[in-house]
Amino acid sequence: MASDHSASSAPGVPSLPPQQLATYFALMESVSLLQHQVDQHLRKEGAISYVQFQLLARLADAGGPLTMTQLADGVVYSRSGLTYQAGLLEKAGLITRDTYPDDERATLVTLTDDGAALFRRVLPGHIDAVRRLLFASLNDQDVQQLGDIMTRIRDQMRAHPPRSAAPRKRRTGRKASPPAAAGTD
Amino acid sequence: MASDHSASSAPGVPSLPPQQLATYFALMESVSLLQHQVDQHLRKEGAISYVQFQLLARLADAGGPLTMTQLADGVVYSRSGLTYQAGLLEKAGLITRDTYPDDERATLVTLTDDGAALFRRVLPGHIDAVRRLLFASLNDQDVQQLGDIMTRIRDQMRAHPPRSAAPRKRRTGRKASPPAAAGTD
DNA sequence: TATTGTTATACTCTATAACTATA
DNA sequence: TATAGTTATAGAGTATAACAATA
Repeated sequence: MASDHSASSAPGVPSLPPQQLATYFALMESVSLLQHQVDQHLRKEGAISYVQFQLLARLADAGGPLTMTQLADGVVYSRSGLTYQAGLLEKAGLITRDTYPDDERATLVTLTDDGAALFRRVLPGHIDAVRRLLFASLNDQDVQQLGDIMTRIRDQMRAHPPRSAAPRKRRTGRKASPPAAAGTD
Repeated sequence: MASDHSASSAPGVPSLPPQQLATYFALMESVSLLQHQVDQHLRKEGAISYVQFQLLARLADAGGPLTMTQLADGVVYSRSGLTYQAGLLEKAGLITRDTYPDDERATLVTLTDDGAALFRRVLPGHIDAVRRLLFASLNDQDVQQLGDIMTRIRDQMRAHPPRSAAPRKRRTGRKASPPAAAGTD
């Protein structure tokens, strides 16, 4: 991307300072590569996509059933998309779906033993890939700084839905708590 | 994702230190959101996808024609995928494809005036979104640090093709030079 | 023989809109 | 009426393998 290096070569044509531009590119390319490789690994090792892995991970992390809406948050951008993925996971025997007694509109998604087993099986390789690709060249301070910065960016984005955000999703009320904070509690 | 917070809760189950895990999540979620919103903007404003925008941007930045292979680098992960996207762009009149005289196996892709115009048209909004979403909460030092870190990560990944990397792409010989370095030269 | 690119094909994924059912 | 979720459907994107042509 680019041709927008000159701080203001043309009138009215906004640009980014070179430093920001380079940062933007490095960020997008890195994550694109990481996503792609991690996805490849998961498909090969577990016959699941990255999205599906994220859903299993959410369930594993929650330590219990979640409603569809809770499950969707941040992973999928449309309701039907989640229904589709959940359908695949259910067909594969990795989750079950049942009506939530307390609110019969809701669907309670539960990780099956097979689902949990699959998650445990692919996790080491996943972790390993992330460690090799993402963290291999960083020291503790780098990780700290990167985490701090990306957390700020994420919060900025969550708080900054574009002019016309998605219809209506995300209702469960995320506390914007760092995912790593929770235990298997 | 998770249930892998405990540094070593189970034997043989690798994990990541909480700090790394949180950083990983923040990074992936942020970029996912950014990609999604930027893609939305481009489709609305210019009826092109983010991938297509990246291809136009590469051509605009190059300041002249590129071969398919040069164009692909880093943006697309399969040859046929690029042919597909190039077909769309050509059909839309944004690029042309011709045989490269010096090597008749190659296809030379040229940005048309319409393509250049479209790129210029959507660029401001794109830049604006990146500025708002990505950089709004960062000061110069943050940008510097983030750029430094992500550049290292990108280089790490480029140098670290997974066990079984893609067949054979990427031949043009990237010098791993920061994208922002080049001008419209 | 290796490389560049295209085609055919099959599949995955996403999103919109219409719909059902419960609150 | 608003919310939770599903379904139908249609389109966009991706990847593999087979292919043609040039180096």
